Amino acid sequence: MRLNLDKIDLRILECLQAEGRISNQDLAARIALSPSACLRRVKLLEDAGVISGYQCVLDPVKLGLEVEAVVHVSMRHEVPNWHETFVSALQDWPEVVSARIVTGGANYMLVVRTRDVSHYSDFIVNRLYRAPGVRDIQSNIVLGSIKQQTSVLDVLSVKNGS
Amino acid sequence: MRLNLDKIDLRILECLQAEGRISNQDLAARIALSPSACLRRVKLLEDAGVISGYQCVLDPVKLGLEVEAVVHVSMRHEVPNWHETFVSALQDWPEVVSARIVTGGANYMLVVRTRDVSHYSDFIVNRLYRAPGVRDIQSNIVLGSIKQQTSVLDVLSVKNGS
DNA sequence: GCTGAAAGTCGGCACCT
DNA sequence: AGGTGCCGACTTTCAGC
Repeated sequence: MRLNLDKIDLRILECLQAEGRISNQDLAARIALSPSACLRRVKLLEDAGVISGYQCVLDPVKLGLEVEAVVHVSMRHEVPNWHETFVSALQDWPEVVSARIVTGGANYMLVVRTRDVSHYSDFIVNRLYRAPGVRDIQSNIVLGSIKQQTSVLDVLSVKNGS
Repeated sequence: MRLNLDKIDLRILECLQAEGRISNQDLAARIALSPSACLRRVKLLEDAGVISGYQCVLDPVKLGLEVEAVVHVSMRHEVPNWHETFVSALQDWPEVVSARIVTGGANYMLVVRTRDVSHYSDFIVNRLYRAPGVRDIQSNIVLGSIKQQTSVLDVLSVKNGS
């Protein structure tokens, strides 16, 4: 179910990416449309699932979560149900912000958030390494952020005639 | 500037993470507070930078961005200004969703989003590998997503007496 | 598919507890 | 700190174009 998005839709999405709580009236004014027409388009985008939700963006450091790390995990494939077991373990660990299955040497790539280094160490040593089926871990602490694209829309305009 | 967040603040943040466009009235009702007291707390959280903004969540696949990849990049450190040059190159590539400086073998970890595999290949071969100072690339395509934590708050409740 | 008007609802503020 | 009440602004629906 991929919809045909015109330029007005893309401008709506751009605005809502930058200002998720903008009023429908302001949004309509910014894209030069009447409030009701604008609202109808937004609802269509929501119903189509293009917009899957809205959320506030939180500052992890201000919340006391100062350590971010990227962890690649390799599994011992002789352990039965290694995948299912690990997936369900991940759900119980709030430190794991995101988990992906990846190609290459490792099976999984995790992004982990902790309060400090000792919290991170505790997570790696006492929980991740002790999880059933885990063979090896490659742990990379994030020293700094260079780029964090707020919108995923920019790439659409490259070599794209829509 | 780290503020003391009480349980009411955390419940406000939880609600706004899940429903970024909830009305202040509904939010106040959900956390059992009057609308004005609730709004005052939200404004304080915004002013303190705990809430850094609001945005809609888009579905990359519905937008035609089907390929996600994790790329580790190592640099040739003998090239002058290798860091500054690479950082500014990254800003011009919309395919790069996020870029981090990491410890370990590689210098950078990138998350890349492209329309399809040929678009990804074009990015890696024609742009990333040709960037000045790039020595080696470890490219891992994402096969699936196991976990994507919408809220960063869960980890606060672990071993945390606030 | 967009516009415009009408009715219900909300956000923001002053003021009080 | 939290609650109440008010007014201007907003959202949302339903006509008509």
